[in-house]
Amino acid sequence: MSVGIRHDDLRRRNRAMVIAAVRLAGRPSRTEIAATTGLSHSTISAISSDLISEGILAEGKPSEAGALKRGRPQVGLGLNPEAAAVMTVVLSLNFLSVAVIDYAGQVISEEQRRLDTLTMSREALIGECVAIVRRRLEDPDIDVRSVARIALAIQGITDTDARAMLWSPITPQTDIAFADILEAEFGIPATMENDCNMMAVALRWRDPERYRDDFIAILLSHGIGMGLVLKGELFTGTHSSGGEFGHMIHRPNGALCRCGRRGCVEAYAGNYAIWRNAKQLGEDSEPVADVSDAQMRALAATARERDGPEREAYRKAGEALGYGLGSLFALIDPAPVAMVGVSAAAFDLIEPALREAIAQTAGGQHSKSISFDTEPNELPLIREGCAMRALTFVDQEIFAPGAQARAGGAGKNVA
Amino acid sequence: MSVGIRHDDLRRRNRAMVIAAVRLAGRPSRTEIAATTGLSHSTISAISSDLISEGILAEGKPSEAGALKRGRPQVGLGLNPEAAAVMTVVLSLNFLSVAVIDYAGQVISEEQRRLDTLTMSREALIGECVAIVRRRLEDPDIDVRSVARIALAIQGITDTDARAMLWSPITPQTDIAFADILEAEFGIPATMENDCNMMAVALRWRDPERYRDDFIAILLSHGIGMGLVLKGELFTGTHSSGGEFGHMIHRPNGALCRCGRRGCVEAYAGNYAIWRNAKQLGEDSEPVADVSDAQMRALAATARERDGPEREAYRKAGEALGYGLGSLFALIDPAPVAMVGVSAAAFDLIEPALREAIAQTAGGQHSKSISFDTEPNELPLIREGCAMRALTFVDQEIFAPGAQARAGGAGKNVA
DNA sequence: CTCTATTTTTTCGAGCCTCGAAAAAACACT
DNA sequence: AGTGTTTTTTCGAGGCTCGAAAAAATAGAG
Repeated sequence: MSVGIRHDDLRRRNRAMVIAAVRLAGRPSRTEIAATTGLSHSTISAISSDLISEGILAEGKPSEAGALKRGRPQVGLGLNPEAAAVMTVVLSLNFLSVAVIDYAGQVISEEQRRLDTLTMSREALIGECVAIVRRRLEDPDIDVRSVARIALAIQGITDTDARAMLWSPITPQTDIAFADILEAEFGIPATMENDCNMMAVALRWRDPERYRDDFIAILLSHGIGMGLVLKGELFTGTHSSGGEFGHMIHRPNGALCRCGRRGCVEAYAGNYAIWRNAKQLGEDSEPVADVSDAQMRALAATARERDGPEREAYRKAGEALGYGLGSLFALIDPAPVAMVGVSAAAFDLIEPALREAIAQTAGGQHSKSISFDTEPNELPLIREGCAMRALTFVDQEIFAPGAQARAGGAGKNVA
Repeated sequence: MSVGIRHDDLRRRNRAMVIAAVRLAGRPSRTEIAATTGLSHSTISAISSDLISEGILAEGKPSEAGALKRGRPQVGLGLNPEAAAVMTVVLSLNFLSVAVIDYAGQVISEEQRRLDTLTMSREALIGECVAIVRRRLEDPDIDVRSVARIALAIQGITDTDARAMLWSPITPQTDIAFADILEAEFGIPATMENDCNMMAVALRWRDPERYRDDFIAILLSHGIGMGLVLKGELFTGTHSSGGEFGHMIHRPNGALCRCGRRGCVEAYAGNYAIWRNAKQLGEDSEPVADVSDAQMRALAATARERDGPEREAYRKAGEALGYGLGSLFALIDPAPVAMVGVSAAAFDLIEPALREAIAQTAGGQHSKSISFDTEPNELPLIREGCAMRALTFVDQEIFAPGAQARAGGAGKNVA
């Protein structure tokens, strides 16, 4: 049973709405905010004067008023960069990357580090993460007290509550409650997010025109991941981060997948699968641990050059992705797709077979209208997504705090 | 951009919440309502006295107070049956069924009719629906003015706005805007719903313990349909009623499906597919138009009796459903499943292969814990779902009306 | 340079809504 | 009949949003 709205929730929600409007629009005037939120000018005036006096928003210089019109000029409201800061931690294969971001979204400090994630012990892995966070917090440019939130992202499966990594291809370790660990260590609230979900969040901020209410971000990397936004909300599983597109079944009893099962989409479209097929190692051969981006680019170059096993490998990848998307589209109806990751750079090799396969499916009824976009570089996207996720948390839970302890599932998963 | 909350929305939402609490609980006291909604006693008192004076709620007789306790006895609040009425229209293969239901959910008038939906013209089909609705409205027991909503359900695909049937297996006709037609004819707001979605809605009301926030209703009938509830909300596609589980791809280029494509789950698990396999007609043979329930029951009996093509047909159905569910579970995580329809009565023949298949998939990691329930009779379920859908519409949109014309997507799809 | 038209923002009182505390109501038990 | 207990209503206080009007800030006209 959902819960009633109490009188004190009103102001809280409208505060959150004003902050969200400012984050989305950049430097809107009060009048613009009133228009987008549907609230009256008086209300916006009251709320924004509160927010300004609390140091959350700041009025823009009158000089930047933009186009000069008749009448009293609008004064733009912006996020005060010093209101808070957040931290992003992205853990990917052999690579750890951290950034501190101010409240307005600008990076103010960062650090990156190569690791050997596949062979590290549990303690070493946790230790590296804690150490790199500590170093950034000790940066003299940073006011530790202003850091209000840490968002981690990792490839693999995380739990619904965004507390722990349950399983990840980048390490043999399982069930590490990174969020709890960092919270205990630094006393800063933290969440553990799935990398593809963060890609989706970032795409939504980068290009709200194209990626608005319904879209799909697919990571074409060593493994195949997906971030899905439906009806404006990030879609997550009921128990885990969900959306394991790569492990939908393409062919029952088919090629051996890294997950140990057979016939998953990933077993045809993951880097290791393309590699395996290109080298004609057979579908039962053990997936190799890692194929470098350079090797994949070389493979794609060969495939473009001549018709051979390389080209066939990409064709098979396209077929698997196409049937998988077809099945997905049967469930959710077609939506724009962003292909991200190193193999997205080879999408020209993948697309024909993909489109052919999708046209064979119920979801492909309007296959011509399904559009694909590519972005070879996933890391910046994941980082941006983490930043936005952490910042919107601050917007809503810290700067518009309310009756959290109440019953019901208040924490909607807004992308 | 989401929209702010205005002051007048407050009362409206809390009114809706109180009505919903009463519908859910049956005859709750004001104190119970205060507890479930989280609102104060004073607020509940004020709202319920409004609702009573408007004739929406009614106080129960003090006699039915139930267990006698010390202190002032609770007075139960119930829905006033005469506050309104709704109508359900269920259109299924060769069968049309209509019922009028009072505000408390009791059937007050009904009518059923055999038709030959597969051969009827568009005009005849629409005409029959309009005529049967008119007859029920002319029933002397019914006060026409009290009928506040009509909910239609049909097998097949409906549009997102619940206005039209886009495609249905029960008729060659397509794109009939039943909701608009009935609204124009009778001036009563109507919606066109997908049958499996209504099954899911009904299950939620029938057994809220089991079917709460996440579950799946699968119709095993001539075709395969699905109603899906995720995070407490009925899941619909972005453009259509969505959830075309039966047309996920089981085997690329596999058996011929009724939809004209190949390898869909339905092409292995629909009645016609089981029939085709049992009769060894070959996977490319044209799907028969209809197999009677009696024929299916006979088939199941034979399959139980001896190991032969009949048993193998059910095994193949189980395999297709299992891999399909496995792929679905990869996306949404495992959830309780209700198998509905005539082949649900043969679930004993289906289950072993289904479980074996699902165990091969990522979604089947905890396959032992995935539980299935069966309900051979889909019609009553669909009817109930329609009734609840129509009644909750009345609850929310008519008895707690508000600033509808505002921007943003107010109409959440609560199951 | 002053005045007017225009647009944005703030101010102010009115009207609701919810809440907590206290009172009233309605019964069981002694 | 009196006491204790639980439910329901009443009442004043405090907040919030809204509309209308006022104030502020500027461009353009004369």
